Amino acid sequence: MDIQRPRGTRDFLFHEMSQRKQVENTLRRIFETYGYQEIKTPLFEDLALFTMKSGEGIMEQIYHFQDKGGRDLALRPELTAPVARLYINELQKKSKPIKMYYFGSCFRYERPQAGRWRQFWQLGCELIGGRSPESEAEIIALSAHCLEELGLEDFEIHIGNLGIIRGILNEAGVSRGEQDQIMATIDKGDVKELKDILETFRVDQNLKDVLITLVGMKGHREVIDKVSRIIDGNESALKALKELEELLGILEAFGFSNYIVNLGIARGLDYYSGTVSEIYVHGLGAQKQISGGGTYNLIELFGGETVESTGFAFGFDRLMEALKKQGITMPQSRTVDVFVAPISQEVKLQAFEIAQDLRKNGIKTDVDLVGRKLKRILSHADSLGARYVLLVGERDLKEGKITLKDMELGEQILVEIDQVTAHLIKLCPQ
RNA sequence: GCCGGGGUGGGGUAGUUGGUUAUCCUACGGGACUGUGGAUCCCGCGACUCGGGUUCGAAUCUCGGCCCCGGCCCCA
Repeated sequence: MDIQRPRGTRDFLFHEMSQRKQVENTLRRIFETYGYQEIKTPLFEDLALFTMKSGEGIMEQIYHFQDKGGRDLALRPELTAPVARLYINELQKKSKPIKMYYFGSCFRYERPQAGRWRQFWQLGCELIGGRSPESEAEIIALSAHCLEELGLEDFEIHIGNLGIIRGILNEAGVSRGEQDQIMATIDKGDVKELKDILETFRVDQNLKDVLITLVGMKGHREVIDKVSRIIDGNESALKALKELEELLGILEAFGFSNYIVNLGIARGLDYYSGTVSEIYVHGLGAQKQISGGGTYNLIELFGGETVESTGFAFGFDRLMEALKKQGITMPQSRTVDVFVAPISQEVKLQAFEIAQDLRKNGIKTDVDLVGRKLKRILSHADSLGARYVLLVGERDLKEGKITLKDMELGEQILVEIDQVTAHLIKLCPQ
């Protein structure tokens, strides 16, 4: 029987896991620096949680099943909806704003390719009950802070506001359904397809030109002025633009000004309302987006009281890919600092006692458990990368001593048996 | 769901105009060496992705499945 890993899943071995854990810990630390608290939601949820907001079409990509009680359940394909659900179930009456973060795996039934797996991890946060654009600015600053801390370079943070284009479309009387299709097309970034669909919906030439110009708007602060001339007279669009401008100002106060204003960012889903942001790292193939975020009204959609909420999430696997691509590695700690080697089976109990004493003092220690010859033990200790080996042998024990060997320098000294732990505590970084 | 490229011991490979016991390196287990690693030598372990077809004979040709890599679609 040859059982294979399910398609689109991965096993993580020691080195990779260590790297992932360190990146995870770094991000957690920063999230907590901003006052976010961790939550954990179930791996599976009621299927309806994911279908009610985005329609049945989403079913194609969801791992769903019926349990033995006939309930329709789904492995979560993302974490924003579960967090919104958690908020409604547990936290509606808590003092606002509420800052939550999560780290967990999600599942989508899709064709695996570079940067896309069927089980993947998201690390993100949600800020509920804050205010635009202050909350959004803080979240974007937080995400930039994370990437800077990790040492990632050449990332681009794109920021847009869906209210601008929505405002234009509303005033032109384009129906909600058509708007959603237009937004979905903008999201794809295909200008030709956008033209085609605008043609199909018979929007007038002037409006068409305005839209095409707007989605192509990309740049720094100067974009604001250009856009304001284009949408002059449209109150709701101008209001959204004003909000975007304010956001940029706040973001700069938070210490991040290397953003790219990009009105071509959209969302296929209609519960995203105002600010949206995405982070790209080039050189990752088709999946260059490592993060996505924005302001949404999911909570209302689920029947909660109206409350502003915004969030973002890193595609953790893609972030790891980006770091790897740039040659950024986290410091690798030793598997063990000390290896205790009984020279003969007669002294193995003493070896175990010594090992345990070191461990109780916080020193990463391994000890031979398989009764190998000294030569093999040293070889094994070497392959583990142990810095020190304690050779426990009858000859030394008779004098109350143990040999301490430095595997890197190749030197060794005799240490009084009751001094060994104290000696190694000094040598090994805790 | 679609298109292209792949799949030989744990890792990396040779072999693919069909033909003896599938090559080499490395890793791993043991020994040479009963108190000294990263050196050498010896021994051992271990593979043709799966199934059907063609054939006297298939790792090799052919069809299909599975899986991997890249792209399309999609991307909450």
